[in-house]
Amino acid sequence: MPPIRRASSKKERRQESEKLILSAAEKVFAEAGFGGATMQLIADVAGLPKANLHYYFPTKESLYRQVVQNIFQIWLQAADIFDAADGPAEGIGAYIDAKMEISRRHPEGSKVWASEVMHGAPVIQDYLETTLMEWTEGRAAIIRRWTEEGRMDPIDPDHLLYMLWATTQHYADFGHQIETLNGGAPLSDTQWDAAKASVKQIILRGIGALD
Amino acid sequence: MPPIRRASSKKERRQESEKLILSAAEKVFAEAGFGGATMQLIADVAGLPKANLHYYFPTKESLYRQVVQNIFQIWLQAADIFDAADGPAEGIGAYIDAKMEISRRHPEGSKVWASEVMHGAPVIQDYLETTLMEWTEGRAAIIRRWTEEGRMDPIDPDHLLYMLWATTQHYADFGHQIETLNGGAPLSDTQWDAAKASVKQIILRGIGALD
DNA sequence: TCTGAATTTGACCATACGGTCAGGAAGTGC
DNA sequence: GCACTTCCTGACCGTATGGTCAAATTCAGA
Repeated sequence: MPPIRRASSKKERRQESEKLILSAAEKVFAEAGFGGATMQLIADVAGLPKANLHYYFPTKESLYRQVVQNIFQIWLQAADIFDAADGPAEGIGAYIDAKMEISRRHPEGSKVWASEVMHGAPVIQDYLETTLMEWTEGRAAIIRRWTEEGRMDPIDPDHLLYMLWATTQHYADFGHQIETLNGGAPLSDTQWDAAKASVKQIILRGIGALD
Repeated sequence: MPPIRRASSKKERRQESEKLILSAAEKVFAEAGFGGATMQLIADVAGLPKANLHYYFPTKESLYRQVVQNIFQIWLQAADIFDAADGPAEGIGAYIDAKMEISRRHPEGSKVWASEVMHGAPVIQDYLETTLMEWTEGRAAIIRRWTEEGRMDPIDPDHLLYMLWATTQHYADFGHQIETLNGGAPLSDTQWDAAKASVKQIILRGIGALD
């Protein structure tokens, strides 16, 4: 009988290794893009020999695919807030807060996603066509209902969603530009709050959900 | 004495060759990123031998730098409309129209710029710190003046500018995603007009410039 | 303790990349 | 026609990359 508490089981160590590699890969893919990233650099960041990466992830592409899928999952979770809301001010406001927080905490992931889509989504095209499309249609229906109920102005739901994505992800994808324009310093807590407030104010007022 | 009209002078042909290479490079860099792009592929797209590229542009980086600089110039030109305007509704509205049109006509350029900034702006960091910073401060001053004159709500000018950039460039950078969500078809003329109208409506109403 | 599976890793390989170069072609000015 | 510069390009080079592999190590289960 094995001890009830071991330092770490074999399965746990496998998960830890995969997590370590995925974390390093996310960082390197975000900084260099898929083409610019090298397995050697990912291995160095993870502190493992390169051959070990290929034991857990047979190819560079399979590793990359896993990174992108993880990001997509985090993204989808932010939708729960949207759905549970009572009206546009609450739902869209909370969605903006959630997505801004993701941009702040997972900027690398957002960059990898952006890079993938910009290059024509060679790896996750199927996700765009299935999961993302269904998600978008579901949210568009909610927005349309809010409009019909007179709780916000008539706005094309698709373009509103694009605007929400664009604005919130901009703080991750173009974080370096924002940081440079901020005098070289990352946004402070106060500045992040101001960013969230500005985005929410403009959009919520812009769709007539604050009256 | 040379003929007054030749088919093409040597200097003209040099400019044409450079333009041809830059155009091909913009496309390939946008599709594959800096790391993923190869001089061979750029040469194939341009229909020239690879060695010829190195005659006009000594290194891959010098070619890339020129591509990014060209995009930046197009960007800056859109600012003229902003400056000449009488008030926020006219100025910001025209700026949105101009930037949306750039996203539509030069999506590759926008993608290259986005990719460059996302990867930490290794090549055009000096532009961010000088030209872009001055541009931003100048435009922020205008916005601040409009606010003081009571022609729009008090909004942090920086975050408003980020929102303008994010929203308009999203239609270029994430054009593939939008196209996929649009059923696989590029936005029609009508849909582009709707996009412009939606963006302008939300932002201009959101900053209180439509009352 | 023994056995077999899972894991780790240094050494290695074929390929593809950015860049070079010499030599030829084409055009220009006199 | 001649000399000179600019332009063009096939062949080549050193390097770095993604990926392989066989030998070594670790570990779980009996």
